[in-house]
Amino acid sequence: MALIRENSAGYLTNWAARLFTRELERQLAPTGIAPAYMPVLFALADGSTLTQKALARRAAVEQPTMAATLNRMQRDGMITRRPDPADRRCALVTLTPLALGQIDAVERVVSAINTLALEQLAPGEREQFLGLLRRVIGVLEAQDAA
Amino acid sequence: MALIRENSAGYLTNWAARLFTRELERQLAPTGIAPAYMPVLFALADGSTLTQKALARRAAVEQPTMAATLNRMQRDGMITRRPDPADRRCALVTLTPLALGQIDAVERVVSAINTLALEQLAPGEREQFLGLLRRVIGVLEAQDAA
DNA sequence: TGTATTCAGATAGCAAGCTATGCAAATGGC
DNA sequence: GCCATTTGCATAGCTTGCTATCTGAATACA
Repeated sequence: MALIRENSAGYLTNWAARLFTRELERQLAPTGIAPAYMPVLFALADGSTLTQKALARRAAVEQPTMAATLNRMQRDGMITRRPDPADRRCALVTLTPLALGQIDAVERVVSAINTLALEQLAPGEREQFLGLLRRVIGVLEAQDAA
Repeated sequence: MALIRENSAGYLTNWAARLFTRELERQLAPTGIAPAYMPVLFALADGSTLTQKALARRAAVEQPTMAATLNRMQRDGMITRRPDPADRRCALVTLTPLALGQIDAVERVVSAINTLALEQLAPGEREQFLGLLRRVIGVLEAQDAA
């Protein structure tokens, strides 16, 4: 149990992620942006247009997950979908002015939370933490692909 | 975007947690134990009995989340609930022999995944990673409580 | 050209987290 | 002893992840 809670990389990572998400939801509330909207928001922040498939790949979620996220974003007035004239299977997704107007606020929130989370670490430790996370992710991604 | 994906502690932590969970689900499949069952399993592994409230506290989830988890565990034959004679509000939760019989296998899976995830880190880095995670968690828990 | 395959998206259904709310049992103050 | 508060649990309803499966459009090949 102490083994699990305190010494398990998986347990600690999962708990940290839940705490990050809670704080993110709290701070994003006034913007109308949900955590799952963020990858879409940043992918289309330059006013560009992508298909659902491309957005799913960038967000590293499965296609039905992205479809549901886009449905909620459309409901909330954050995106528009229009049919691709060149390929009638595709829907082209674009941010609305409402969503574009929240980008700065969202970036400030993300930055504030990351700063808060790392505030007890020395500057070198912050880079170290991110580096270790990237290496752990690398191993798990390789396993996931296999 | 590169800022978000590569340099955001929140993004990286969340992505790592999702990868951990995917691998855990995959490896736990033959045991019939879902990831959310694990805190309950370990809390009651010694054959003891706890209330739903106590289990929720240990797992650090809200009461309705634990209620739903216990419902699924009951459906899967992993726990029994019996009324507390001393306090008719409480249900006393105990693991079934079926669940008790999976504990060793679950511990092996947890251990294997943690070992895999950290296999590219030097022994000192592994301790460092867990320590940094604990410190980040500490800050976020304090913020969450506030 | 026509059929087989691949590809994009939709939909159904489940897991596991959350908040809000209701109810019945226990407790505490008067 | 009675009423108000607290406490434990259930339930409704939401988000966000997943897999499995269907459909219709595009493509490839024979």
